[in-house]
Amino acid sequence: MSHTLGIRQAQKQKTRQALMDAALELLADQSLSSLGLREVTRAVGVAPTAFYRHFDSTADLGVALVEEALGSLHAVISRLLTATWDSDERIARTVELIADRVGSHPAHFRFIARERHGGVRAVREAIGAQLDLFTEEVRAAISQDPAAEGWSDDDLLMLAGLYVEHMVLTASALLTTAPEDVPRAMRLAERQLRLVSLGRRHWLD
Amino acid sequence: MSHTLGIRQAQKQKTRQALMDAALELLADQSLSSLGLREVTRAVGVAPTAFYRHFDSTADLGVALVEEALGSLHAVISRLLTATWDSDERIARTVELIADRVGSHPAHFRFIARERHGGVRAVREAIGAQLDLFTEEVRAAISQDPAAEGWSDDDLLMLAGLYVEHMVLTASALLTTAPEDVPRAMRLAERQLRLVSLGRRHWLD
DNA sequence: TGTACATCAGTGAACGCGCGTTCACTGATGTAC
DNA sequence: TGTACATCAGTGAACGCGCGTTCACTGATGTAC
Repeated sequence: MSHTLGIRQAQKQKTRQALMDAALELLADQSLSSLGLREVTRAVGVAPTAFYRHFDSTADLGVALVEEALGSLHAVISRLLTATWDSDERIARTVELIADRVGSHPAHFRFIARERHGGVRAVREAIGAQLDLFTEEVRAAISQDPAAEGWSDDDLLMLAGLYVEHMVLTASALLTTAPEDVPRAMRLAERQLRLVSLGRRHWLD
Repeated sequence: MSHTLGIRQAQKQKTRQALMDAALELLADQSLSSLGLREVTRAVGVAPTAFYRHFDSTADLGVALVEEALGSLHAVISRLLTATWDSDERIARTVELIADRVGSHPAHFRFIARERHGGVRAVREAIGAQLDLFTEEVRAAISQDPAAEGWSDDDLLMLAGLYVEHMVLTASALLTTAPEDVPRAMRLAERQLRLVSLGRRHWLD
């Protein structure tokens, strides 16, 4: 069983999480570089000064949000990558997974899409580092595939980058898609992945 | 010869352009949603109130920047699309073109990458509309290609979307690439495009 | 179990500052005759 | 060409407001004995 925190630690965690949740909601219609510390504390219902017990700045809070948004995805994606499906099934499952996560955590994905090229360097770099990790994980996975025989490491990384970029792209497209158009957007993403798979199959021709 | 503006109009244009240039520079390390009107006028050396003679708000200025950044690209891209090169040459020229434009107008591309999913709705929508235009232009061009025989309109749009997304992606990747690594990044982009072209060639197999 | 002291998450007042917006203005440029 | 009036890009003072940060504080929780 897990270690139980003291009352004080538990309450602190709760406030910290409330600050992150409130910030994520406020970031629905603004960027991190314009998010105010007082806005966040007001939304939570604590004094402005309480903010400093948890974060140095809103940029610092942003870095924590990156971890929250992307940290848990590694396990999910690794499960996807090690399953033994044929190409079409893997594509369908991948797009489904993305649609599910975007549907259940839209604010997290909007945050990542918005801040990936946003105005706060520390956050941009944290997101870039996470995406690089995903790319490396995908590269390692596809290098195990028999279809990867004869591929250079560089080409594998190129393909992995294409896949990761396409995942990010699909997630952000789904965010701005009306619910009734989601199936259409998913099928579009699947066709794009199928085209890439075709290219992959003929790369060494 | 072109119509000559009066002295008053010419001076007004000059101030307007100075405001846009200053804003673009200030946006190097922040997002539009945190850009202040007074910051911009201070950088130009005019009174804060002068801003209102040109723009309703910084969001309004942002929309003008979108047009400045992307408007002139239509002609350039259309020239690229109508030239009759083989696949590899077209890919090389496309990547070269992107690298050239990013090199000569880095601030414009950074602005587009940053605000494409940024916190200001009007600007996001203006960028989205421009990218949709590019996608339609690419679709029209590739539908003329003999290789497009048998393709549905929907599949052509899918492929065009993939190309446009890849251009945006390449531009933003080049922005964060150290000068000495630019050739490597260009070659990476070329290989990705070549893989997509391979998939395209075998789409109807 | 009870007591005495230490810790520390959250408080609330205070600060100086830059913000966006209003308003009446000035003076160079434009226009009508 | 000269004159009298209209236009309007840019000015500068003023406003109320919310910001980030500091500081000494309070009182519940944690710890040592």
